[in-house]
Amino acid sequence: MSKKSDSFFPKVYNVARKIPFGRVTTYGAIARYLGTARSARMVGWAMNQCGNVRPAVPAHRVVNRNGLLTGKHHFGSDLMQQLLENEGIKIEENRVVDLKKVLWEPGKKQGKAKRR
DNA sequence: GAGGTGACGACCC
DNA sequence: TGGGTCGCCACCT
Repeated sequence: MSKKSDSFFPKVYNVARKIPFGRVTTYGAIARYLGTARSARMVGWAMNQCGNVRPAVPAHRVVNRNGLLTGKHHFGSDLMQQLLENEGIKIEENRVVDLKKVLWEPGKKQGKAKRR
């Protein structure tokens, strides 16, 4: 696979799948981690295709910069909110409560890593 | 084949 | 300090 087929789509899925339980991330965080902060839109698109990708991506753990469950409408009903609450994340007004507390950024990881 | 849309974000004025 | 505009790349029509 030395091809250049390294589209950032699979990268987004890879990062999204690394989101730990009870934590959430933002489109911008993933996009920035990939080096394409301006392509945050594509991250959302990747989530849209997440249902078409396996293993399934916990897109319900991905919210926008405001902590708003923008993708909730795409999940269908309040499924996204229910899933987040199921993980211990409080949701109010379709927003993640204490987003900064549950916010998880790729690259930081939980323990420690080589990081760069 | 081409154009428009899209689950956002950053930059500019 | 806030509001407005552009950019990004892939998928759909």
